[in-house]
Amino acid sequence: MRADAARNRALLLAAAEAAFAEHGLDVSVADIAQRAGIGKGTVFRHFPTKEDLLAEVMLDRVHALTGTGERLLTAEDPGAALLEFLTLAADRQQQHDLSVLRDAPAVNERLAGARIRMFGLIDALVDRAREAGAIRTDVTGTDVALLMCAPGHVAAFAPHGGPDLWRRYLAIIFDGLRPEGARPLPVRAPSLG
Amino acid sequence: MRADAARNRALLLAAAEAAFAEHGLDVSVADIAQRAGIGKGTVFRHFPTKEDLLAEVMLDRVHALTGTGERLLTAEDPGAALLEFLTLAADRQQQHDLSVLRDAPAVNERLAGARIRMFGLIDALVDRAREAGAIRTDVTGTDVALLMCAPGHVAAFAPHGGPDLWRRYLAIIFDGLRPEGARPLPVRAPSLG
Amino acid sequence: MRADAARNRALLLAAAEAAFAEHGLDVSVADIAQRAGIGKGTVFRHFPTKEDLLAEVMLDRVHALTGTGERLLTAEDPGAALLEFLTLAADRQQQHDLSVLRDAPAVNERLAGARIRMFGLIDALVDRAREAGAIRTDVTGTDVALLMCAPGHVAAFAPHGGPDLWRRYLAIIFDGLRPEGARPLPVRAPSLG
Amino acid sequence: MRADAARNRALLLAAAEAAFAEHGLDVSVADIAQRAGIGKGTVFRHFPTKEDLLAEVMLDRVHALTGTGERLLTAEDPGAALLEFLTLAADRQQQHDLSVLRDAPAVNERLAGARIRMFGLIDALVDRAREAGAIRTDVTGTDVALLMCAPGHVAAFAPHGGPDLWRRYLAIIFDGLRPEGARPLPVRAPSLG
DNA sequence: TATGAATGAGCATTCATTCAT
DNA sequence: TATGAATGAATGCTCATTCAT
Repeated sequence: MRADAARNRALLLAAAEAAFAEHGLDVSVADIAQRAGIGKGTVFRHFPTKEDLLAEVMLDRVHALTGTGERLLTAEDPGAALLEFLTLAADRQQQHDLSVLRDAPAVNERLAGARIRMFGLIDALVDRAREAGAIRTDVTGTDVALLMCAPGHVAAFAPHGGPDLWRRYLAIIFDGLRPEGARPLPVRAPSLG
Repeated sequence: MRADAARNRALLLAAAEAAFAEHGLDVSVADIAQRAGIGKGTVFRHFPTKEDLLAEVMLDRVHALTGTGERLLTAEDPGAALLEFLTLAADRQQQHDLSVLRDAPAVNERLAGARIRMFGLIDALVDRAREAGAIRTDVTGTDVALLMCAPGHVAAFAPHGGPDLWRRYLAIIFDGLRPEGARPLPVRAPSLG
Repeated sequence: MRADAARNRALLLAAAEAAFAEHGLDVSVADIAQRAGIGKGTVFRHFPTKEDLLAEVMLDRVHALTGTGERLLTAEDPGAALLEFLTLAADRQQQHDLSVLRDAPAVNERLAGARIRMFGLIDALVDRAREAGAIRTDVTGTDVALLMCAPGHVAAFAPHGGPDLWRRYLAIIFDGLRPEGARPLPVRAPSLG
Repeated sequence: MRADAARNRALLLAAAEAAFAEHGLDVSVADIAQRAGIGKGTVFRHFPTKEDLLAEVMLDRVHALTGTGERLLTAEDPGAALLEFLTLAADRQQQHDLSVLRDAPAVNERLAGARIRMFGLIDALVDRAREAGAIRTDVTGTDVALLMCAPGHVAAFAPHGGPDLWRRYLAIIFDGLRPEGARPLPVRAPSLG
């Protein structure tokens, strides 16, 4: 890839990430292009559809998170490792949520694969934490995968919240996973098929 | 208001609530009008903009929730009362989230007022629960108001989740509020000004 | 239909007919709308896609032609009747050709039906003419249906041709159908499946 | 011109001819370039606009046809020679029509020149045939030049027609030129100015 | 010189909103 | 008053053409 094309691609992805984060999926491609300082047509040269651009943005997030998270599999304290992973996740996700992942399989094979890999990682982290007695026994990896975005989402509701507010809600939610005094959860855990 | 106008208004609000719930904010006014069995122009006669229509739908939800919730202020068990309120909230909210409320002041004075009233109620319920030792001491009403939508939002992520899945995540989050073994929360609680 | 809507629809169809005739299928909907003196959105209110608009234009042509042509089925002189039909066809078609009809079935059920009816008419006219000895025996209705547009198309080639030039080429082509001195045609006649 | 440039030019023209024939004038330059196995920029190095590329393709066709046709000027049977020329023309033109020639003067001086030369040839062939009594007296070279594309065009209408169907319509049209029993043509013959 | 990256005008289509009936 | 016709700005996307590498 030519140097200038690579530069434009990077500018584009950065602009897209910021734009999706600020305005959600409804930002126009034209806006993203302008933010990136490139022409509209250039966006489509790099990504054939807007959806593909979004998928790439998500893919980058998911890859980075999974890569970092996999190192936590060998951490000494499984409970702390899980919390660390959720902290990383919420930090990255602070800007915009992962809800696109729900429809990942329909969007893009690579994104679907990245999702599977990340969910596998989460399952492993949760299993280790459960076996170590750090979290309640009736919580599954899928539960945690679903809860993962909640801190950022909750914090986004607060109009005057600082950029670290999500830490507060992650603490509450993670406390909800602790085993002491936990009563059995209602409703069966979902699968992520 | 003439009888038929009132009837149309009711049809319209019901249709809008259902439509927003099913398809999010992107439903077209034309779809809503068709669902309601009225003309598109009639929608704009009742509400000058689509946003105003949405505000009214939210207003109804908030009013109903607040009305029911206020009866819980005199319940015997303040902890159970708070849980009951959150259950009511998540149940109603199961269909579509309250994120519009974040921008309520900019949208509509009445909606802003309803929000203030609901947040006052939540503050009171939380205060009672805290004083009764049912929840951790460092949680505020604002925290709970922000967390209120999380169960529905988290459950909406699960592609194969049943309609009651939110109960599972409400249980986890509510357990995160219990006082036993809770460590102090990081980051200051936000204000909702 | 409201009076103003009907007026706009008529303006639109007239503008579309003229525009398609002058510039082929590549005229933009915006151009057609401007020609008609209506807004772009109005075009799509009347016809959901550009293709549907084109189909309607064609449908009008085909209906008018078939309606007029069916009266010729009872004319005294079958050869003259066929020539008269081809004259009508070329006259109408002078402006733009019927090639859309080739793909009619894929476009629109009504258009497909109109095509079938017109081809039935042509078959009947040709059969009568053949039985009367007015045209060569090895020419089919399908041949004539295909040849029908040729005079207009040929005349359109001449940059300085007058508006009646097609008559000259219709005369030549019709003379090619006469039985006297005709040698058997090569290649089997096609079907119009 | 360097050898590789000449090779690219040849590849490009062959690809363009095939592409225009298959998909009409709407093929994109990118498609043509890919077919030719060269870069898009190279196309524009050889031909400043897409129209110029098309003109060159046409020029080749016209040159080849004229070159072959000029040998027919000395054939023994002038009527058979004209038919042979029209057969050659339709065969070449089977793939895509010569309608671009109508606007040749505006497009390209060389193309305009080629057209003049070809029309001169046609005039000569027609004159010989007329003098030999092989065709009706009131048909001009211009008439034949205009009719030349009709067989291919008519055959292209038939969705299920074989690749030789044009022969059938050439036979009919050529029969329309025969002198026996011909009635005088209406409308003056056009000039091709 | 050849390449393909970049560009932006142009296209069909949607939709909130206005307005004539 | 209720309707739905009309409107045009905005959107995702294509493509001939230009230009940096």
